[in-house]
Amino acid sequence: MAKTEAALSLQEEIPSAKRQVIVRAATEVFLEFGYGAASMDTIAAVAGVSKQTVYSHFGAKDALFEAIIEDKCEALLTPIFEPLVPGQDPAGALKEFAGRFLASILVESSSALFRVLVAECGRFPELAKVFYRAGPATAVKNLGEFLTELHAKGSLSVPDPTASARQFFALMRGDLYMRRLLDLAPEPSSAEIDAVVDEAVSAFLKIHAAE
Amino acid sequence: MAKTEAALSLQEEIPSAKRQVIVRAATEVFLEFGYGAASMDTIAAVAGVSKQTVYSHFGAKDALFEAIIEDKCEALLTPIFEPLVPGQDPAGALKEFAGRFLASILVESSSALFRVLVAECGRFPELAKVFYRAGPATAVKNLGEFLTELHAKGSLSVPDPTASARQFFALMRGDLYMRRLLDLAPEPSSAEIDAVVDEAVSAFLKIHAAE
DNA sequence: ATTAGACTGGACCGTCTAGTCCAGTTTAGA
DNA sequence: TCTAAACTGGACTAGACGGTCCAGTCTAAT
Repeated sequence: MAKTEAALSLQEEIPSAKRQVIVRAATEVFLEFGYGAASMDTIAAVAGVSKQTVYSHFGAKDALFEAIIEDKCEALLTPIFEPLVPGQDPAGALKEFAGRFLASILVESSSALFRVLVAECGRFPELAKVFYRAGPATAVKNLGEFLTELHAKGSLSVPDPTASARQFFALMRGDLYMRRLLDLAPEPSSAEIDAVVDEAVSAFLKIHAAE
Repeated sequence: MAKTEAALSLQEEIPSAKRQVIVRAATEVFLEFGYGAASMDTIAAVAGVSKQTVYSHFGAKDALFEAIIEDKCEALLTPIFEPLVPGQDPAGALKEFAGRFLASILVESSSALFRVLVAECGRFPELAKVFYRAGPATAVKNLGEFLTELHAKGSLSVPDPTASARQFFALMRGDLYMRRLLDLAPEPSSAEIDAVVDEAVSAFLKIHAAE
């Protein structure tokens, strides 16, 4: 009885097992083939579910796509934004942050997500906005706040924290990032990531050294 | 007679009027809709040409796509690489170079090209390589040579010119670039470009100031 | 045992697309 | 004027895809 009530009241809130299976399969297929080349038959087959079940959970292809992209944005971008440990020295904290950020965005599932978003931003402009707000915009905001503190403490000179946060991210999106975007480079090792991080942080510190 | 011989010997080299019309139309359609959503009927219609003519010039859809993408890569990336005027001071030359570069890549046709390449790099890995070599790699090489000179002259400290060239381009691909990629921002005005250029060059000079 | 809702699996429809075919027309050189 | 090549326009094939439909099965609560 309690179960029934819960199921009724929460309605769509409880993701049925099937629904989760479909979401996982759709994510995999959409990220691999892109929106156009992914077929609903393939998704149903990969999910091991009948096509009708897919259509009764999500009404149409675009709805399913939007659902899984929004999911994926959240899942991929959340781990970056755990608050920076405040006790560290500026260089250490920046490296910590940069390392987490780069590892997250250079991973295949993340690159694939971004490729699909770039490909479909004409057809799904809302998704691009969702991604931008959840990703780059939030990252800039968080780092900006941290830079504000550093500036106040006098450990760095950061008169425009937002602009400098953007600059910091730009420094990290270098050649490796570009090659990942075009699928010309495999997922980097943590040593490769560390090298990029070190260079970016060292450059950033030179730009913003306290007088 | 001379004409005939030329036409025979050069064969495909002389782009017939029709061929150019088809290339232009295909470029427009592919860049607007992407590979999958662009139909050969649409391309023929936009070119004002029969479908058969399209197929007798380019045998298949993928061949046409490859042809126009390679064309576009060359056309868009060439103007950036006119040699830097050597007489200028470092800051002036860098700004000149950066301005040309940013204006080129932020223009709609260039962003559209990049979006399509990112979208299709799975299906056409060769195209991604062509683009990378013609674009980022060449740009880095050219700027790297210039930085080598500056380092030799002692006007800047650039011990690793290639890495620093990559860093310079990364500094320019900031928030504006990201928003252009996702089609969240319109083509920037030259004032907006100048602002980005100034910030990037000023940061670069701080990083590489001669001791 | 009954019943309701989720699910299956496969047939089915309409539409769209790449690519072919062909009969007739235009173009331009000999 | 003759001829060969380029071009037209539209019909056509064959297959894929989004989406619907439906007869029947499974599960679990009453």
